[in-house]
Amino acid sequence: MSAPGSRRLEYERVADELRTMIVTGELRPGDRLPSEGELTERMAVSRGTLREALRVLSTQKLLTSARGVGGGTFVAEPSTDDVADYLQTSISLLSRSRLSVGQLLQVRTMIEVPGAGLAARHRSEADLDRLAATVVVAGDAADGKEVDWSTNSRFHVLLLQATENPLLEVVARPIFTVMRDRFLRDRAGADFWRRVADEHAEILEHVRDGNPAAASRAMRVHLTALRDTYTRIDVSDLDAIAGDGIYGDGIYGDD
Amino acid sequence: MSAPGSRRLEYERVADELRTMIVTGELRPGDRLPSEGELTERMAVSRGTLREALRVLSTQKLLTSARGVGGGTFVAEPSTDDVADYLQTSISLLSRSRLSVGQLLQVRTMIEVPGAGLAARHRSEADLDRLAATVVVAGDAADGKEVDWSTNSRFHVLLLQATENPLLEVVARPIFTVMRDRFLRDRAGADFWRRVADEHAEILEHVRDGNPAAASRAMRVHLTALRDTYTRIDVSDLDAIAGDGIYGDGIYGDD
DNA sequence: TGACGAACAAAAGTCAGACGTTTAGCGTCG
DNA sequence: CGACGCTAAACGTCTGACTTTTGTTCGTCA
Repeated sequence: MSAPGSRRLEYERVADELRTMIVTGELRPGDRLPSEGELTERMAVSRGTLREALRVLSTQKLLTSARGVGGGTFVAEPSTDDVADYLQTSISLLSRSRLSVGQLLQVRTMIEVPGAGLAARHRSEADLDRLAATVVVAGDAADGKEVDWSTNSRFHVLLLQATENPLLEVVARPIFTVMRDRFLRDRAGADFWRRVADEHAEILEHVRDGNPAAASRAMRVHLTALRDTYTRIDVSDLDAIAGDGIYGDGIYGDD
Repeated sequence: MSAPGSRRLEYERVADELRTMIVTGELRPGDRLPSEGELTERMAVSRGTLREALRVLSTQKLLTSARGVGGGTFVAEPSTDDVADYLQTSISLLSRSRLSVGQLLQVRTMIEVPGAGLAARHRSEADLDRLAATVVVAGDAADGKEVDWSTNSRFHVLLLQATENPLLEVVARPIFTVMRDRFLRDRAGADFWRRVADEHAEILEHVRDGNPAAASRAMRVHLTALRDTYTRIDVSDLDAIAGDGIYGDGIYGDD
């Protein structure tokens, strides 16, 4: 069961010890660790080695450090944004060799189609206002205003936030950021963004009406249309998870 | 627009520089970086600071180090397992305060229900053999053999692997590992595992038959049953994304 | 001639101590 | 009463040395 690198390094041992104390709850968010001077004694390592261990944990957003009198090393709990940022970097690298744009869109579809339905059920007035702002701006595309990915991205993020399930944004946002960076370089013209704006408007309408079935259906149509913009798609697979009728009317009955 | 910590630390600057070179492709996987001695000169920092920067990147699985003559620091590309492991730790911590078990199960449902359908379409003979092994073992539960979470877990992981979309395992595996660790402590008896085994057997049957609709439906039933085992579930929301009829017959037509 | 083994060299890992930088609190002085 | 500056604590950085690991080289011996 020992990994090939069973020869443990000191900074790894220290990092593992501290991490265990954090994930088991022995150390709780906000707790202040002993100073580096004290930790070097307890862990029986030099300060340089100890700092490498602390660096591992702060990279994982499990610790934060502050200088000065009130400073020290504190236990933190990673935010959803932290996790999303890490995922974005990782998925970007994975997409180089192990992930196709079709696979990325597949997961997006799995999340965002039912996600649009959840948004329709949970959206607050504030959610609707923020969503409307991105769609209004997009509607002015013909007037020469700036309508680009950032507006599109904001709409999808806001919609996921309206679901009140933070995990959905954590998973989906990195995916469509990567899709833009890697597969949408200068391939989209004004026509594309105009159509996107129209489809967003329709989704928003159903979300405002509190009609999950229609919202999901409109999101499915939207993502299916996106499919034509991206390359190298396994069409049949996308149909399999987002095909006509899956999210049909009457599913989201009153409750 | 500058973050509160705009006061850049040296090790962060160095880490950012190297990371940029990696994500932009200037440094490619397998490339060997200059030795620490050379890097200290180029980056104009001491060796300790440089090593902290390298530790950040190796924590993110962007670099690996090896001692000895043939050793050095090499550019790596994170594996799906690396990303899944990180996600597991992060989601575990997020689930303490920001995520309910209902929200976790919600995302699992979004991924695994259509995932079962994909598995039914993509599964190889080897996939079927491996899946059958976990179900056979589970079927012997009455004989006193060990049937526990690890068997259950293996079935779900293998099913996701059969979809041939690596992202699905990356996203879903951390979630149900966290669900076990945080919400399933000693709450499941032999009856529970026996029922799980039966439901797995049915899912596998449909996957073997290449019937995506039936496989998805069986997975939906399975996850809905799990719902009764876990606590604090928002029932209406789970119905909304996995309710009766959503993944009904006739959806996954021949293609 | 071939195989074994010891010495070597390169690179990461660890240690020790010192100095620099940031920050809150406190006290003094105008 | 307020502003300035001193001070102590803690993290951040630097220097230089020693330790451990590991592939290579080269010499000895069968």
